[in-house]
Amino acid sequence: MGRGKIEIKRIENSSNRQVTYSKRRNGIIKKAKEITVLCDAKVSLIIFGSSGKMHEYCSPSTTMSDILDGYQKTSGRRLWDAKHENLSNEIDRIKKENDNMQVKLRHLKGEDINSLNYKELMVMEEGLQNGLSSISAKQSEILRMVRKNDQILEEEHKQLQYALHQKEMAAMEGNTRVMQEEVYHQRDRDYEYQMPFALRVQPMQPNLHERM
Amino acid sequence: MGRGKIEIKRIENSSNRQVTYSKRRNGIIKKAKEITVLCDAKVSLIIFGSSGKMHEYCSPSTTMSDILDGYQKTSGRRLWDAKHENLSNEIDRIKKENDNMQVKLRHLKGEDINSLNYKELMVMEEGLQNGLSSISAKQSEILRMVRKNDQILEEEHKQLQYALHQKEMAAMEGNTRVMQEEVYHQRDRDYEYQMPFALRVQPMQPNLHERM
DNA sequence: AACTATTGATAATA
DNA sequence: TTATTATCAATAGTT
Repeated sequence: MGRGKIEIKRIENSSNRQVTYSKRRNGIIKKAKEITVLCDAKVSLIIFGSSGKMHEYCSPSTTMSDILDGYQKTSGRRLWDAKHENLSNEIDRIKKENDNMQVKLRHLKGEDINSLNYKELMVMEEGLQNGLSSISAKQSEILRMVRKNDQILEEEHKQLQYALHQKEMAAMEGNTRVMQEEVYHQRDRDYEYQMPFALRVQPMQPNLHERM
Repeated sequence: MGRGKIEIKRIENSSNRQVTYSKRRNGIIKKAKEITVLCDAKVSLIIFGSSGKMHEYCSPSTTMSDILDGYQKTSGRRLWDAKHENLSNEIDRIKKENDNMQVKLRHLKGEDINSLNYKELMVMEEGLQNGLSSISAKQSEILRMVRKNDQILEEEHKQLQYALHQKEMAAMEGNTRVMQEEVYHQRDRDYEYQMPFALRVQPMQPNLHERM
């Protein structure tokens, strides 16, 4: 079908090959469209040229996925199951890891330990002891910090009381000294409400409370 | 290209349609083969006729999977990723679970506990205490069993010694009694080697040793 | 399934 | 690349 018949073998001339590819590609796609319309066929056609460029056709009444699904069902061949297998294997692997850890966790909780031998029990006991002492140490540390903070607060409290006292004394200068003691004590109880916010005592570790 | 041109629209006559389908299908497949050879192209062609029967062609230098892989890469479209996505999600889910458990395990070992607050530390301490007491109990139980087994063995041992003694006495009947004591003592040291296997003392719990 | 008159596709050419 | 066109190939209608 052209100016002289050609043998069906690779066209060595690169540009001829490219031209022929382009023409024939269009021809095939046209034919695919035609058979789709004429005969109610469903066609999936993917062509990669030697340059790597892709062209495709898929019957408008369907999708690639549908056709490929049908292909798999009909041919029994597997198109993408290899990838599935990889993922499935990964899942299995992780699930196993998971199970092992769950068993370990249960063991550490003292559950299902009948299957363990004496040696394993010893190892676990040691681990638990270590964990326990670490945690106890941490708790002690927190307690220490709390106490220290308490001390500092108390100290500051005292200093504030003293400062307040001094100020009151100054304010009272010249006034009768009769009620002084009573006023001082009253203000002592709720001095926070009468101080500017910026001067109030703040905990050294603001989020220590959360940790309690 | 035939005895009169035809409009490209569905062929209503069913048998005509079937014949045309068959002819054109072969035509397309032939063209696909030709472009493959002539132009180094890679073609994937799947055709479903209205009867549901499938025909396919794939360039011999490659596979359907390869071409479809390329299709996905080039087109950016997803053919079977929906199925993959489920598996990937599953993997992510399990991995997260995994991570959580690893953190828990590390915490139980007393590692990375700086992020825990006092309450959490308390809960963990309680858990560890429970685990520890369970394990200690188990160890005690095993020890008890071992001791009991020991006792039983000793008991049986004594009985065997006694039985052996009696037998020797019977065998010695009529013999001089001068060496009797010495023989008895010698046999006592390695009596196992001289007894039929079936009569030897077996531990009550055969796999107790493994547990040690 | 063949046949064949025609149309359609395309190789060579520009 | 695109257009042209002489040829060949595909196939519609027929047998």
